[in-house]
Amino acid sequence: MTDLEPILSNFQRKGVALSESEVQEFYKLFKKSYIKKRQFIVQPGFVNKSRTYIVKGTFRGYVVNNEGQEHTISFAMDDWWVSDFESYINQIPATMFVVALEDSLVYQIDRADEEKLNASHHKFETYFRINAEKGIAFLQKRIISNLTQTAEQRYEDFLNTYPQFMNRVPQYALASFLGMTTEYLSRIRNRKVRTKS
Amino acid sequence: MTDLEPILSNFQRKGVALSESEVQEFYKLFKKSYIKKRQFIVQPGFVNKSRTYIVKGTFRGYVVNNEGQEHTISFAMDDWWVSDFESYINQIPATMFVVALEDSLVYQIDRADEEKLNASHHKFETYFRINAEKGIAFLQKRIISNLTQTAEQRYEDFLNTYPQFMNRVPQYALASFLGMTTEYLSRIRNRKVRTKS
DNA sequence: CGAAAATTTGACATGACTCAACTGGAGTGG
DNA sequence: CCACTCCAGTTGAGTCATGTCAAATTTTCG
Repeated sequence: MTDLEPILSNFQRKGVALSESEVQEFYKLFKKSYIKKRQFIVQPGFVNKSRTYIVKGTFRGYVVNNEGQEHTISFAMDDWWVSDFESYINQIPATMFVVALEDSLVYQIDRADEEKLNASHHKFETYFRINAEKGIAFLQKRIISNLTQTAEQRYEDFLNTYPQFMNRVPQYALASFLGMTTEYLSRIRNRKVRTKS
Repeated sequence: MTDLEPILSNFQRKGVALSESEVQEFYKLFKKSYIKKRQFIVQPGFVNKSRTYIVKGTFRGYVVNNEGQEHTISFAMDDWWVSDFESYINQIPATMFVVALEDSLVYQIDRADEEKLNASHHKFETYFRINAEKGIAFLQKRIISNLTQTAEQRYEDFLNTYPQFMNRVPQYALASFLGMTTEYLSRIRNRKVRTKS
């Protein structure tokens, strides 16, 4: 039961308070699961069947292009949802990898079960609507940042906005998340250190 | 009544068929409006009060950074929704401009009315949930494209994916949408022409 | 038709990338 | 628990994609 606390309070923070019977419903459909570090929960070519809520842990979503370069599309940790959303929502083969960066505890629900839940319980649909809308606002911000800022500014921004990530994600992953090479990020960081002292 | 056809069929395509009484509800809350070319429907500093469905027309959303450079965040035309979603969803001041690129016909609903509709009519909430989810899949794709492709590839992609936009949006707006300067886009286009002949 | 805006072109500058070599630390196996 | 590997991170040198600035040209629209 304790494990559920975080996700229920996540519902509440989005203005959706579940009744006792709804919590029961939740239990039936969401499955608890432990994911080991380096384990993949999504791989290209396979449909991303379930939506994943992270109780505790860190994940990285990325694509690999024809030249073999990796590009980080998303990071996610405690209290976030993670998926290849294009694959999950449309139930088409994924283009992303999603991998655990540390041992993690998650809850997962299948798309089909989620649809059932949405249809039968208005509150769940409200939650997922709000969740998706917040997601859009979030992605819109990221696109603006990518279009308007230099590599260095994007790094600074990330530093200020997500300090909690800095020690939990490898630098090469962060570099490709910010749209630059590992080498270049390394230079930016050193430039800063030298300037400061 | 005829004007509503497009939006109702948009609902249907997302798997949401409205009953007669729901259509009535729709009428009460969505307001029809004509927007003149160059007219703004969203401006920085003001809350983006309403969600806008485009029956016929073209819009451009963009931000202006400190150096005065414009960056196009979104294009939208017939049968799309357009807003500064961060502002609309969270009801905070906008950072974007949204302007009509041609005389347009739209339907608009206020955030408060939309919330009422969602609470009272499950079907509307389903529609907006699906809509938001599709939006996320769409934005995720755009982020991947921005991170993994060169300026030229992004242009080619746009050309193939949205040929209908090519003659309806100015080139400087397209350039900034694709994350490059007008001059560079111009060179790409010319390179192509010369290579072909 | 004329002014203003959009697009093109040229010359030059630079942010960011590539490639290759080096360093250091974490993980692994004997 | 040491030795070895391997991978992440750093650094240097050279290059390239894309940006800047300014002027010329074309298009749009009052």
